[in-house]
Amino acid sequence: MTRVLAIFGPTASGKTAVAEAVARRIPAELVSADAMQVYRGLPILTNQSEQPARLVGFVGLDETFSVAEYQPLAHAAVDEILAARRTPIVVGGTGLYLRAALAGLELPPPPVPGARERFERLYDELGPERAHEQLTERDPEAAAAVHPNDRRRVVRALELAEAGSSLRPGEDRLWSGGTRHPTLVVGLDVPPEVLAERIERRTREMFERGVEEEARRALRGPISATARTIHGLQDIAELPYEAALEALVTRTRRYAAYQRKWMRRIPGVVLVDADRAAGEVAEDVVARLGSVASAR
RNA sequence: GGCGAGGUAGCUCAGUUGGUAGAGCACACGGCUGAAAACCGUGGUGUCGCCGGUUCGAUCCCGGCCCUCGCCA
Repeated sequence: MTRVLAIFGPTASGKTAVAEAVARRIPAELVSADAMQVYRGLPILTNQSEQPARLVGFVGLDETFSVAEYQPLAHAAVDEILAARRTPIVVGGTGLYLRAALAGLELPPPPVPGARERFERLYDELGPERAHEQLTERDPEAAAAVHPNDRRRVVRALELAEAGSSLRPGEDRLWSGGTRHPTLVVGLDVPPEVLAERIERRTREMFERGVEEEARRALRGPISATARTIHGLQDIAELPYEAALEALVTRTRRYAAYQRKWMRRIPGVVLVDADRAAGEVAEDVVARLGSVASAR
């Protein structure tokens, strides 16, 4: 029997609304799979809902965060909700986090203190080509999978090689389709043009609701390397109103296109037409949950 | 109306002392296993404002016209 429901979709596809509508129809609880909603302090910019969801807004903006920290928290949340005889609804737009929550990635060990800085310096001194050659000597398989210009991955691979591990996982759980529990993965499908309209409208609303003030307040404090990448934060700091709005719309549209592609690649995803009211989509999803359940 | 600057990719602009053009951003496609709203790779998508002249050849030189911006009237 299906025990977990996952809802994925591009920004503005209505993930949250659908998940909340489903939760009104069956005993359920939401677990966020969103790399930016984990942060506290930017609820408008990161589209946080008023309704409760786990793993939202619990990390300070000055803290770094990653899938490796997210994964055990997500597993614990899902298992707790199951133990309470409810359906965990894993909702979010970060594909990597979704797979981490559902499947559990086999993640190599964290960098030992100081190693990252040391290899970053090495990379910068040697240059991409020679740094990559070093990696080829130490871990040919990892080197083959990483482009010399990809500083981040070359450095990470060097770290792991030194620690006796490898960037290449023993088992591919990102695309292989396994899940920890029987799961229905729904992908909310909305035509690109409709999405573009919704994104524009939603972004305008953000500004009306005061994102600028929110972002400025946040920027007064320290921002970690991971939180710094939240879309719009820099734009709002550097650009006047209209330009910032336009930049954020463009960024979000591009991101949504990327998510749409991700969605179609998720193992076992069932695409659902989401170009209609959230309640209708929720009915559809609940029906599919039931039919999947009875089919097993 | 006069003077000046300019019209080149979707946008901002570079360039060719005459051999039909290239950067950033945008866009498209692909990769990704402890930064994933991140990071990386590949791709130029074009009446070089319009009409004529010179030339083997004009986006470039010459003439005219149109448009935009600035200053002066």
